[in-house]
Amino acid sequence: MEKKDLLSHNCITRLPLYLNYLKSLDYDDLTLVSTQSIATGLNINAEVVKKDIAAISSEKGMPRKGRSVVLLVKDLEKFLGAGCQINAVLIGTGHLGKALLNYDGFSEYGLNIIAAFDSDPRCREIDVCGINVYSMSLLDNIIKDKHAEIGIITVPSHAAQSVAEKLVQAGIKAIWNFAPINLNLDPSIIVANVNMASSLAVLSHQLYLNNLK
Amino acid sequence: MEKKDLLSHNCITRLPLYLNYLKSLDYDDLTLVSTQSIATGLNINAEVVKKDIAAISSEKGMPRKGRSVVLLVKDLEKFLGAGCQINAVLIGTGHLGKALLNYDGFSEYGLNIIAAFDSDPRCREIDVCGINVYSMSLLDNIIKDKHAEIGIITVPSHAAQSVAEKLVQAGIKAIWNFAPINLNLDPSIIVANVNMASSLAVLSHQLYLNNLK
DNA sequence: ATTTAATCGGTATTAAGATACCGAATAACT
DNA sequence: AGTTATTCGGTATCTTAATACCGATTAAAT
Repeated sequence: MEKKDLLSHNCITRLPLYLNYLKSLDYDDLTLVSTQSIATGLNINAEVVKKDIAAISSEKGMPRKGRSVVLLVKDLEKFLGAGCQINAVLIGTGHLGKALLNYDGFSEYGLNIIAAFDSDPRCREIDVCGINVYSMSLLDNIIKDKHAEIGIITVPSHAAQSVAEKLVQAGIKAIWNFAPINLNLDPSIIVANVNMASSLAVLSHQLYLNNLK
Repeated sequence: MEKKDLLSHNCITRLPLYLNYLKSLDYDDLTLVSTQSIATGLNINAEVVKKDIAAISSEKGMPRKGRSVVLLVKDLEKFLGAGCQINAVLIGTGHLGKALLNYDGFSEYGLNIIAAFDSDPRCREIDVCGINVYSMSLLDNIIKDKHAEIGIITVPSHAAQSVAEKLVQAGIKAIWNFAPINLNLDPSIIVANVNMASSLAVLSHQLYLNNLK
């Protein structure tokens, strides 16, 4: 039975914002929150928030009161995978790769980077934040041994496709791709792209337009 | 005269992919490329590529031949702001901030990080990649002196709003926000958000759904 | 107890982007 | 020279997400 993406891509994108906002509140077991207040607090359209929260909330909101913050946080965390820990490996220990290894915020979402890899032997000396950097030849073994499910690609774009294929062969189920290319893989593999250049492009294009007028 | 975003957000997001792909080709002044071949090369829907390229291309494509790669690269670079250099400042020299300072790929898009700032005095010892890290008290002066137009926010989310406001007061026109919150600023300020957590959320949610069936 | 105000959940409308289609143009082939 | 194949550019359709609307519900106020 095909359990389709119940939630739209954009909706899932907003969920971390809600979670982050709720956690920033000073709340206890009894604190309630309305979708309206979330919307104003986050500066997002109220209707959107209402829809999103309704989609992921296990409890029904109480008119004139709202929802329990504690329960809502739990629901959000469940959808964002904070419940179960997922093991990940990272390929490419350049600046971006190192930044991600150092970043401690991912554990909040259940992401556990258990090993890093780099083709350059010089990079293997490092032990970033307690995470070992291994040779690419060990990729397959370590992924299978540690049951890693996510591969994080932070290699240059020309190497990304071949790295992705190696990851898939080793049994990786999902890829978080930071290289500015579209990976060509079996549709069953889940791919999420983060393209800094794309984001920057939007910015400078807008700036360019504004400077025109 | 309001020169509206002629190009859709999604379209602008794809432009860097095209540029990156074209540059990866081994081409000279005479090399031609068709939108079809770009589409297959990048694994993107051909119709989408056709529309995007038609929107930004200054020349008309020749049936059965395609377009000059050189000219297409020029057009793309123009839209992505590679032509004019824009000065930027970065606030928050944590791991992510450092990664961005070290990243050399931005100059390709005309982005020039001319200074970094951090509220923590310990961070100011560093001189990352030739970029000085200053005290926040110097923010206003340096932005005005160097005519910085873009502010890059890589501080924790609780500090992001106040930093953004300081940037706006100093005359910053656009903000590249890496903190996982929606900034509440004057609509005239251009804001582009990069939210790693959101991207990760999509991934782990999909993975979660797949593990169900 | 009644009224009031605010919230929820569902439905309807609108806007936008992705996709498909079709005629025109032209280089390559016979 | 005529035919064929391929690509372009414009139009039309379809799908999806954002937005607006409306009735139902219920806590708080009178």
